[in-house]
Amino acid sequence: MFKIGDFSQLGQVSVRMLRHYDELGLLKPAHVDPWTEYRYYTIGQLPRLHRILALKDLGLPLDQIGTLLDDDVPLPYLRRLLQQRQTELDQQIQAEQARLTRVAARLQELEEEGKPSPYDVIVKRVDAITLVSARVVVPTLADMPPYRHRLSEELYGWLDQHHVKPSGPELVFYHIPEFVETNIDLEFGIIVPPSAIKHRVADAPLSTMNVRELPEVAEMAYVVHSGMIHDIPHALTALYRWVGTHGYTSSGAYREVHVWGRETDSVNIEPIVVELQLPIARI
Amino acid sequence: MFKIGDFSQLGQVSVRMLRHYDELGLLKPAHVDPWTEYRYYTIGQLPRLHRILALKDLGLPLDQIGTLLDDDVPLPYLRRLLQQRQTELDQQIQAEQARLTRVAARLQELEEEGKPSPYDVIVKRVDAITLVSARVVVPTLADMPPYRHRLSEELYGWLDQHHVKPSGPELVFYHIPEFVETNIDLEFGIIVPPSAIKHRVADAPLSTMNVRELPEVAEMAYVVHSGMIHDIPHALTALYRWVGTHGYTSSGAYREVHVWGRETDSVNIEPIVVELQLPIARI
DNA sequence: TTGCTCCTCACGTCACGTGAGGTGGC
DNA sequence: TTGCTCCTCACGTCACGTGAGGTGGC
Repeated sequence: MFKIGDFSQLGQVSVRMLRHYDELGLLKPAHVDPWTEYRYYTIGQLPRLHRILALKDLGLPLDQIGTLLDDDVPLPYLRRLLQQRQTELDQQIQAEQARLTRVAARLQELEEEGKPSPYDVIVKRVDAITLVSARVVVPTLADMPPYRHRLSEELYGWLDQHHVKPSGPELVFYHIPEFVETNIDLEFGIIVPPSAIKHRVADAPLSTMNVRELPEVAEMAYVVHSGMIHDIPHALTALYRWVGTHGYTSSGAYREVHVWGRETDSVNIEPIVVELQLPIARI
Repeated sequence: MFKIGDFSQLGQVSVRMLRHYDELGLLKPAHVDPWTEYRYYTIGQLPRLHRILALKDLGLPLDQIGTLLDDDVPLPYLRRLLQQRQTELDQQIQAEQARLTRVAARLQELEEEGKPSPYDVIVKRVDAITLVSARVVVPTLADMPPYRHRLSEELYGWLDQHHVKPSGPELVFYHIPEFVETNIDLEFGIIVPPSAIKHRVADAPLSTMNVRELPEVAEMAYVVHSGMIHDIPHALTALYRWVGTHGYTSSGAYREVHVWGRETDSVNIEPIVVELQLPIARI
C-alpha cells in the first residue's frame, strides 16, 4: 500500500491528477482510511494508471477513457472511438496547417511591404443559398450605372410581382476570369427563402429574372470593404494578392455581397459595406 | 447607428461575441444608451471587428489581439508575435502528427491482432541524470544472478564508503544492439544527486564503480512492467514491436528502471515494478 | 396584449495547477 | 516544536454558448 505521494512518484503523475482520477472514478484508491481520508494505492493499480496515461496520450478525453477501462470493451466500440479520433486529428492538423500558412504569409508580407496590410482577409465556409437574379453583359465600364440600375428595378419589380421577400442581401457575380474593361458578364441578384424556388423558369434566357440554388462554398476568402464605393478596387486587389501569396487559386466566380446599402443608393456618396468574396482552393 | 443585433448580422458574429469584446475592451460600442444600456455601433467600427476576426483566424488569443489593435503597433513587436505563433503552430502540428501516427498504429494493431494489446507504450522526455554504475559482461544468461548480486553489493558498498545517498531508482543498461544470450554487456547503477560527480574517476576501467552524467533523452518510449520478474520479456517484446510499427528506431541503449523493488529482492517471488525504456528517434 | 430585442448575471466547458486553511505523524 | 504529507474546498484557465429572469418598443 502506497500513500498518494509515493504512488504519484511510482506513476510519474501529480498528486492532483490522482485525486482528479479518483473523483472521476477512473482510478479509485484500493483503500481509503475512514478516519484520515488518506488514499492508499497498491502496485496492482499501476497498470491501470498507465493505461489511462497511454489513452490520454492519444488525446482521448477522460470520460471516453473511462469507458475503455473495463476489461470487456467490445472491439467495434474501441475501433470506432479510435477511428473518430483519427479523423478528428486529421481535421485538426489540416486546420492548423492552414493557419500556419496564413501566419507565414502574413510574416512574409510584412517583410516585403514593411508595414502591416490594412486589409484583413479571412476564410470561411458559405452555405448554399437560393437566389433570384438576372445576368447581363455590360459593354463598357461606363455603361455600368444604367445597366445596374435597370437590373435593380427589374429585380425589385419581380419580387413585388411574385410576392417574394428577400431573406438576405443583394449579390453581384462577375462571370469573368480576370479584370476586363469591356463586355463585363455580371449577374445581379438577392437572396430569397428556399421556398421561392417554385417560381423557377426552366431554360431562362439571359437578362431575365430567375430563381436558382447556389451550392455551398467550402472555402471562401473574403475582405469586407466598408467605405466609399470607388475604393472597392483597392480591397479587391488586396484580396487577389492574398489568394496568390497564400497558396490558393480562385475556384469560382467572384461575388460582391451588399452587406449594407442598396444598389439604388450606391451611385451616391454614402458609405457602403460590401463583402468581396472569392471561392478558393488549394493549389 | 446599429443596435447590437443588426451589427452582429453585419459582422457575421454572434451577439454574445460583441458583448464579450465589449467587456474585454476590444470593441466598445460607439454609444451606450445610459437609460436602457443598449449598445449602439456604427459602420465605421466594422473594419475593427474584421481586424479582430482576421487575427483570431491566426489563432491569436484575444488579449494579444487587443495589443495589436492600436494604430501604432511597433513592427518588431508584431513580427515577434507572429513568429512566436508560427513556432507554436509548428510544434502543435508536430505533436498532433505524432498522435495521429500513434492512433493509426493502434488501429492497425487492432486489425492484425484482433484484440487490444495489454501493454501500454508511452513516449516521454527524460531529464539528464547523474549515475553511479559499473559495467560488466555477463558470459551467459545463467550467470546473471551471481553477477548482478555482486554488482549490487559493490554499488551499495561504494555508496556507503563515499557517503552518497541515492536520489532515484536503480537502473540497468544493456549495451547490446539485439537480444543475445551470451556475453551480455550490461551496466548496473543508481541515480545520485548531481553533487556526487566530484567522486568521478577519470578513465575508469570496466567493472569499477564510477560516477557520470547521462544526457537527457528527448523521446523515450517505455512500458511499465508491474508483476513477476520473469514476465519482463513479454513486455520488452511489446515495446520493441511498438517502436517498429510506429515509425521509430531505437537510438540508444535500452534501460530498465527499478521503479519499485530492489535488485537484491528481485530473485525471489515478490512482484516488482520496472520501467522498460528505449530511446527512440523517427526513422 | 403578444412577440421581439435588448439587458445583466451566472453556470458550464476540460483537465487539472495553484493557493488557502487545516490536520495528523515523525 | 518544526517540517512534511495529507486532506477538502474553490478559484482560474479560454472564448464564448446557453439559459434564467427581467425590461422597453412596436
